[in-house]
Amino acid sequence: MDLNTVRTFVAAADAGQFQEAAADLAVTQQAVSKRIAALERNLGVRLFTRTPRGAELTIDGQAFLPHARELLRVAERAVASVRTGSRPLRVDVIASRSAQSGLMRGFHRAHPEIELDVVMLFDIETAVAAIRSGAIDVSFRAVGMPGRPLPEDIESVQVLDEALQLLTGPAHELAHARSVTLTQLAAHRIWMPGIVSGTEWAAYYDDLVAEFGLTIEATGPNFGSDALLDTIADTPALATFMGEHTRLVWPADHGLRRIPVTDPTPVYPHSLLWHHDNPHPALATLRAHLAAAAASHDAAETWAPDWATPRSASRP
Amino acid sequence: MDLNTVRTFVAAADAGQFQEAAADLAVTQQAVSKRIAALERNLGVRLFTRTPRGAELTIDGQAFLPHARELLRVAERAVASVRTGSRPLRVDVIASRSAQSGLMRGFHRAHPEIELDVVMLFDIETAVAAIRSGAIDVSFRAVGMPGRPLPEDIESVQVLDEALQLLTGPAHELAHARSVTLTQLAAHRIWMPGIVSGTEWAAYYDDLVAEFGLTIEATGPNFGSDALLDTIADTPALATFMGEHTRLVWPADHGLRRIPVTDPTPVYPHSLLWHHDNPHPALATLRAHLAAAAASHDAAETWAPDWATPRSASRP
DNA sequence: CTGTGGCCACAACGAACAGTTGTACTCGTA
DNA sequence: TACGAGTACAACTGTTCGTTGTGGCCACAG
Repeated sequence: MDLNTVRTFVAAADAGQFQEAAADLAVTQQAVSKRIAALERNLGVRLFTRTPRGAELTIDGQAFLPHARELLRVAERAVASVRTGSRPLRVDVIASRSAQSGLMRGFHRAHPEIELDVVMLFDIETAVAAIRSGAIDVSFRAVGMPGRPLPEDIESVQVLDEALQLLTGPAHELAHARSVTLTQLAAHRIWMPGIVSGTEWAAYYDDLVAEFGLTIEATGPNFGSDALLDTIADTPALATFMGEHTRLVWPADHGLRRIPVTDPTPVYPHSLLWHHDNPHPALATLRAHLAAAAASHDAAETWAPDWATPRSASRP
Repeated sequence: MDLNTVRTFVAAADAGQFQEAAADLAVTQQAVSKRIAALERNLGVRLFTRTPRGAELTIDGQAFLPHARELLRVAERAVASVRTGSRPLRVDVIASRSAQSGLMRGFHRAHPEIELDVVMLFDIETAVAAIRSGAIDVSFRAVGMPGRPLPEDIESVQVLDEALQLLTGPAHELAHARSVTLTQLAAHRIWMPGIVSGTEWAAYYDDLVAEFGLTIEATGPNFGSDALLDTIADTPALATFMGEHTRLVWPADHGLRRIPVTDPTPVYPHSLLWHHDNPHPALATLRAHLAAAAASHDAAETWAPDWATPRSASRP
């Protein structure tokens, strides 16, 4: 099916005749007739009843018409999503189920008229480059990684401290613990495949490991979130970290358990990054929304890397 | 833009390489390469970065991908809307802003997973023929019109009595009346262009006119609801009838006034019609929903044609 | 350093498609 | 009965699309 054909159908339906639709589309009446005939052949139903003074929609045509209009609307938005200048706000998040996605969902609920496109870049370096080149408008990242100061033209504001939880299967030794301390975790295997050194998230976990003597295994390729959860659920000796706001999509939860970590609670710091010259009108709205939504976390007994927090982190 | 091209883009994005996408689509790798290149040329952006072991999405490609998927979903639904067998429930209503549309909106809110297609047929005769031929599943109509008994295979149930109101412009003599009686209205001009004799709605107003000695002018062609409202708003001597649940779409309401009609209140009877053999699974759901939503109108001092009401109508 | 495998792009060719012009048909109307 | 308005069919043509064949690039192994 061709969108030009759909456009022709809508034009003919609006005009009530092929001739006028042809004039609107700057083609001949015969071309419209052939396009409609081809569409009818493809769909297997008659869309118009031809009359001596025009063409009017059949019942099938009436039913098809709103879908055709919707198709053109969606196509319009699709093209707009890659149009330079006045395109939707383009947001980089770490993962589709991360807390950042939750923030964006909240923003979308508050401002449904603002068009958004969400992408997932590799790390903060890629994100900063994309922001500076204009490829994206904003990014949620942990900033302050040692040796990687933000360029002058990038602004940032911390928007969310997300507590990490331990995720275990039902047979794990800690499966029924109400909470666990970071020190206790030193005795357990933590598995986080897919960590790539040099990224800001790797730096976060490097600091966490160094500070509390944890064992984090990053072995094995990352087969995706599903495979990870599958293994965690089936392996009693393995556990992993997961943000408190991360949404698990898992059939009947598979017996997975989330266990709060305390004394201190490790928190992953999410900051919003943007170019100080970015003129996108939705950017100001997003910043205002996040500023209003933030400021609700108690900083008692939490841990984050030194480089990640403007305020001094509490230590055990 | 061609949907085949979009499908190719999605396949390539999912596969991560053109070769595998080509195999999935049963074309050659070169064809995929050309399609993607054409799409990129049309959009004016690069969608993939070609690497020696595949192709991965650019940021623009990542932003475009969900729109492409949505496009395919909508196209799928569009095709399904005219597919014989297991297509969306097809509903005939009198007008897009009528109370019937309100009922269907309520049904859609209660059952958002049920696909609906709304069409507007000419009169009950057309609707019954469409129901019997299977072209539509259900229709909202006033049944019982003299000389037009429902065929044996059509079932119906009354679902809504909609009170009629008088619609006037701000300069109309009755513009500030809190209500008006049917008897009073005999002295005023009621204008309802587009009434076609032989239809069930014409029969309704014929009976109303005959019973209360009203003057309803049906002169002039029907230029649509907007033109009607425009004229009503600007002409002090004209008024028209409008269902209490009819939604007016009018910039700042233009000073239009709705005045309740009493002693008695004329009500337009909406019945649901369907073929007793119709196997569509959504039909039973709709009937149950309407049965639950109905049964909330007080029959005190209302009027409807004899033929339209099973129970005897109250008379002045 | 070189051979090899995997993958993408370019070129040339043939088939299919889409659009144009010209013409015939139908129906309502003067 | 002729005419006007509108659509469908036929023949022709230019373009597009997909195929085969080929070359280039990069990673990896020997």
